[in-house]
Amino acid sequence: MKRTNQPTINDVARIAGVSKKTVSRVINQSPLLNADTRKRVEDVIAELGYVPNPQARALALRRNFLIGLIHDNPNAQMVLNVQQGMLEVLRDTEFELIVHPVNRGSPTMLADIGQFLERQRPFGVMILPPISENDQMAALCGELGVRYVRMGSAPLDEAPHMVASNDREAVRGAVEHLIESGHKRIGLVQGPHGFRSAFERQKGYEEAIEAAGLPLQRTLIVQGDYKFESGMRAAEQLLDLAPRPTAVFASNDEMAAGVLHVARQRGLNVPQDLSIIGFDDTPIASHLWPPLTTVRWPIATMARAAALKLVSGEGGTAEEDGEASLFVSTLIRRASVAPAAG
Amino acid sequence: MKRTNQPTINDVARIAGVSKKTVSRVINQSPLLNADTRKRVEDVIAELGYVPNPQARALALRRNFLIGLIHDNPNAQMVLNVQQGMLEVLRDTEFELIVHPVNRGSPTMLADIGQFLERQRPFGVMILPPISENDQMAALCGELGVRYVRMGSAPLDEAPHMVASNDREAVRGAVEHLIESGHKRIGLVQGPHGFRSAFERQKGYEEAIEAAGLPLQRTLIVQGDYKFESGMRAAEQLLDLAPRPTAVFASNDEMAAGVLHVARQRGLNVPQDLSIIGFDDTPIASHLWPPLTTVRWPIATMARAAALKLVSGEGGTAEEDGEASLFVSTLIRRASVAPAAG
DNA sequence: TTGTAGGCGTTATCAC
DNA sequence: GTGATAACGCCTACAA
Repeated sequence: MKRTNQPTINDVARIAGVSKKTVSRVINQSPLLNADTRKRVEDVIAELGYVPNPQARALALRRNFLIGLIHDNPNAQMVLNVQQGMLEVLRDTEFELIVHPVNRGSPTMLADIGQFLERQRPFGVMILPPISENDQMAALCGELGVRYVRMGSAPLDEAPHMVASNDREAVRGAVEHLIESGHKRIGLVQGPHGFRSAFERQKGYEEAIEAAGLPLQRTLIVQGDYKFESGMRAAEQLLDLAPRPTAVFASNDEMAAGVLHVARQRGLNVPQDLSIIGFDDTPIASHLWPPLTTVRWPIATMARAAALKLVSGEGGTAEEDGEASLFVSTLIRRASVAPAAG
Repeated sequence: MKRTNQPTINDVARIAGVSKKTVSRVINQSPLLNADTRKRVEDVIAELGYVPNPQARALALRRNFLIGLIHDNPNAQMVLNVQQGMLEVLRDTEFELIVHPVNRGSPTMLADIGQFLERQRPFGVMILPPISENDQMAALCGELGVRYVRMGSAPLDEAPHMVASNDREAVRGAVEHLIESGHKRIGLVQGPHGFRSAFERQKGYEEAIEAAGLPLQRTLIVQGDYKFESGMRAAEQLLDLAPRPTAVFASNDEMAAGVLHVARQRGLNVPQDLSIIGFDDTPIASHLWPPLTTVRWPIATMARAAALKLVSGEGGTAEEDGEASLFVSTLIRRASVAPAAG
């Protein structure tokens, strides 16, 4: 950044023949201002192309206009949808979005985040799952006085700090859909251990099975880690079973794609021989063959709500603070589910 | 952000019994400093947990430590890979990444970007394709004194402002691979009109066809727009041809997935009846069945190089400015290509 | 090697 | 309504 001769508030004040403070008042829409004066100042501002310096504002106001997005790359589409949702809200404000991925797994993760928060002192941060499930992180934000909103698969914080989807209910609905289609042996490809989303989705599966009076068989539940390959491994295991499950619910689309992949390799027809449901409704779901029945959760909507919570009240578009914090997911029915044979 | 009693440089100075300037020197690693004094100040800093305020620094230095990322959502995976690559470089610096998606199509796009640049005055910006192809944008950065690096499918700016892949060559290689496999009727699903990447990839296709002495048939070239559905439409058109093409090169993976999708619908076997090659090596490519042969370009590497160019010299890790600016893509051979039948 | 004075561009205080 | 004056936290002169 060179020495660009950007005009300052002083230039405006001098040329308009008023004091800095008056210009400041114009910028900040102070109501007690002579209309003439305001007009004059506004003209000068337009003429000079003056733009207030955010750094200086931040310094004087002892606060800045940065919203952080902290995540651990849960999946590209999700991160981007979140960014998009948040930016839709931020666009009309003076806030900017600064992204800060971290490395779950790293033992210094919490310290890293602490450093980030202390350095930048963002006005607020949005935390994506799975690290949003870490209560210490939330506590850290609290201590440092940084607003935060967590995104998760269940309400795990107070409403002002949370946007949650109800994964359990959504999965129950999905599995019920399979049951209604006549399936009795339904496999579950679980998400990784320790993830709240994985836990909730498993609970949803179990609730549906039990509510239908079907036996809950441990062999039908296989551990995955949300990655494609783990879906393949799980499928190997499930399809080796005798009798074979006639349907599989995978806790996310990637793993569902893995299941589909293996079914194909084995010469099975989907959905005739095996019905599959995924979760997330990532683009891959609709691009697979057959298109995947899956659960769509309203990520962008949740992100917008989160951004609104973060900037609401002081500083942002003074929106209702009572933004919804629980969002419902919907089952997207495509071609990967068929009635159970026999 | 509440009134947190974060210690300032003054607190440190007072407690350490030195002047602000001395503390400042410690922070900025000034060499001319008594070791004792330095030690004493450092101790106080550690004790207080003092962290310099970036806003104040930015103000005093008349520059900030923000790197912008401007894009128009070309595709989620790519944007995220870029973010990751850039952040790897930025992590060890005092720079932060601030993302700024824009809306190509919007008539006010250029104005929007101008506003963003004038408000934030980022130290530098990275511009992703396709908007990186817009020369006016680059000019705008130049005028405003904002460093910039463009990412593109061909060198369309001077080295310090460019990280480019050589799409033409990469595609030529891919199509040659098809030709070597015995294919003579090879379809092309083009990218959208006006995109440099689309143009380069088409040229690569044409060069390979011509170099092999094959006829360049206009009916084998179908327009797409980089989206899945357009790949499907293109496939419909290509597969209606008589005789049918035995192979298709699609200018990106999403369209290739669309082609695969339609081939399936028509009961064609891939790759026996139809070979397909895509471009990008997005996750979808390896998750499809059969896994897609495609061209991988080193996005993260390019992003790292770009970030290095942006922060190099003044302010950043004083790296060589002579970072590479042309990167080679490689053909990833998977299962969607087979020798031509007959 | 260290300190003093002044400025970066903005806002808050408190007079007029 | 408006304008001096003093912050905000840091850095660059220039002295000492």
